Amino acid sequence: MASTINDVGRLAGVSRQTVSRALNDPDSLHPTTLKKVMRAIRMLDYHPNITARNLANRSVRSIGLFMPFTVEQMRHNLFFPVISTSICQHCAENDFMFQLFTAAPEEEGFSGLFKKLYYQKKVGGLILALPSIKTRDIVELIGSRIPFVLIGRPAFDLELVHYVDVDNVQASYMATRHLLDLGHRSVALLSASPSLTLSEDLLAGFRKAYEDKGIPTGKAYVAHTDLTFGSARWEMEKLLDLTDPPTAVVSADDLLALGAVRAAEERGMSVPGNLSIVCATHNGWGDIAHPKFTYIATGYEQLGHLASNHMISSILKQDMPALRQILPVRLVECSSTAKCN
Amino acid sequence: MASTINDVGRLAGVSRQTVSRALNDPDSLHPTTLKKVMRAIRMLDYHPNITARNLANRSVRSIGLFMPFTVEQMRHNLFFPVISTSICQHCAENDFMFQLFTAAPEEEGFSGLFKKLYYQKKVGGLILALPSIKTRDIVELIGSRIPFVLIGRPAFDLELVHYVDVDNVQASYMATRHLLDLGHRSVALLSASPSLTLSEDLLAGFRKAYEDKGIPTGKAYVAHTDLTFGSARWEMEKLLDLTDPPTAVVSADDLLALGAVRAAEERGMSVPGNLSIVCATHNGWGDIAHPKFTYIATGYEQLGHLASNHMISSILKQDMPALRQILPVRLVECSSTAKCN
DNA sequence: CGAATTCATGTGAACGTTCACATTTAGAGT
DNA sequence: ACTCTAAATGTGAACGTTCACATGAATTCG
Repeated sequence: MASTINDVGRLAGVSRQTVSRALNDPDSLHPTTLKKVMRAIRMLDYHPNITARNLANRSVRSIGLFMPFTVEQMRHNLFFPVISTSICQHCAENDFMFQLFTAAPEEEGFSGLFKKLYYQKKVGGLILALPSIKTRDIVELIGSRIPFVLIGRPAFDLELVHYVDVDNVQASYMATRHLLDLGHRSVALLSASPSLTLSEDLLAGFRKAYEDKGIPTGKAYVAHTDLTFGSARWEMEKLLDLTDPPTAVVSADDLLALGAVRAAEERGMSVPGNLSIVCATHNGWGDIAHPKFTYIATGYEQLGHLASNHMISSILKQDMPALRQILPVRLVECSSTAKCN
Repeated sequence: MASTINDVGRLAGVSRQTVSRALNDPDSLHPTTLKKVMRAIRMLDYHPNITARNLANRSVRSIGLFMPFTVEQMRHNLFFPVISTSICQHCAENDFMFQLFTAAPEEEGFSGLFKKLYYQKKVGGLILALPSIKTRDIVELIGSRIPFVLIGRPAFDLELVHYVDVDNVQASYMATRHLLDLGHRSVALLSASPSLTLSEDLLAGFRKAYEDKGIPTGKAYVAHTDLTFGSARWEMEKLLDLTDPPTAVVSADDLLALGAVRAAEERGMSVPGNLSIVCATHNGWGDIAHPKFTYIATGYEQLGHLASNHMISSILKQDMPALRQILPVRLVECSSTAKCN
């Protein structure tokens, strides 16, 4: 059906290897021959069979992104489109395929699944965007010599783990600090599930800000959400119903911030009049907020870019320097924060 | 390095074909042999090389989703996570790979790119979620016998085109009708770019609702946006500044509706007090709206599911009935609509 | 009990490339 | 013109599977 390298060779009156060279190393061919071959390629509308090429090369020009979420969980996930699109574009530029996996983990953890994908040559390497990952999985992945990059700092600091992340500790610190500097003394942290590294980081920055200012943490609240609008709203409601409610909120992301605003508005409060809010991270949700959220700018697009760049490089060459990068963040002041009155 | 089917055979004391059978047709083997082979597979931690298998089978167990958007355009796209996750899960269930493509079209249209992906055996078929597609591209795709499914009805009705879409005409009709039934006589349609099929559909439903009610369309406004919050807000502002502004809005999706609400609120208007809003389609954005939007429920998840199901089936078997499906929609009444006063 | 039949396994070739090496052709240099 | 080297092209084998067929063992039946 489809034409092969042999058909092209026959038509051009050369051997199959010459056709192969025309594709992979044109300079090694006599210009006249090259022209003949190219003409034959066009005439037959020949396209090299990547499967055969991969087999002969023992190479897999493909990277996978693994994000274990259900459709329901993805429904409000604006992190995903940014990350996957940025990886996808980077792959396209390097003639790599980009595969997506959203499967839930098997009961024995992720590594079985990853090993399978890699050993079956379905992917040459993996980018893992996991809410959390077990040490055992990591150790096993490293042991299997599977190339992988984590998006999100792992909870432990193994020498050989490659990862990129935004500086969540610093983000939380800057957010909290900003509020404390405005005179707030009772700040609430709207965090994620306590088991996540993200939550640990946010908490660390939160505490450090209080510490650096020498303010007692007696009225520093920490609430945990499942990163949905509904849970943020609910947690915020509980906080506002306290006898001594917080006057400001640091929220893990801007979807949570929207939940917090809703809770405040329902109680007749206004932002930033009665409640100040800073988003410790920022994705698309905040763009529709009113008033505009003061937030910590975290270049999520960068994450995908760095991860795929590292992944592709380390698939092509063996020797890549370790990727263990925490991206800097910066405060962007908008109008959801005000001095504490 | 990695073990092959031959290694397994040698260890188990059988031929390579027997190992192959153990994997692909276990019943054809003597139970004792099967057990021996399985043990060897486990001992060697053998994983079949999918690349080699695909080559031998002349099969490509992989489908691609093509969505030509930039990172910036994806930033607020909640349609994408739902679609891609639902396709992805369906692929996983059928042991298919799922590849993502976000590249912009070449100047001569999409079909060159698609042909390349298909003839190179990178994908066995494509799901295309394009804002719009040229007839020439479609014709060329069909001519090339590339299996593909469109998500979104194409502007023309070629017999051989496979597609799924939600019933945008009906959605728009129901939304408009609902508002007219509530007594509104001046409804605005916040649509997309006029060149899109989506916009045509919305307009058709919008007009038909007026027609069916026998209401003159003198005060029926149509505004075009680029499907962003900002443009919806801006268009809505212009509408509200008219001497005879609309009392209700049908918005193409709920992100636009949020933009409309913002414009209204800025003018001291309230929803649904002074302005009623219905979303003709619904994705995640509306979930944070206050008041909750009355909307037309469109099962976007279904779209991905139907498309991938059809794609996978038609890659595996030749003879698939045509997929030309328009999914029904239904009105969900919430609190963004009120009687016209 | 021998031939016919079924069941179980093995063998060569093929899928479409590229690699390593062999061979041919062309381009000098004296 | 004649070797010597460099450039250009061709050939067999390999990548790891599966397919089509061949072979051999076990079962059935008259």
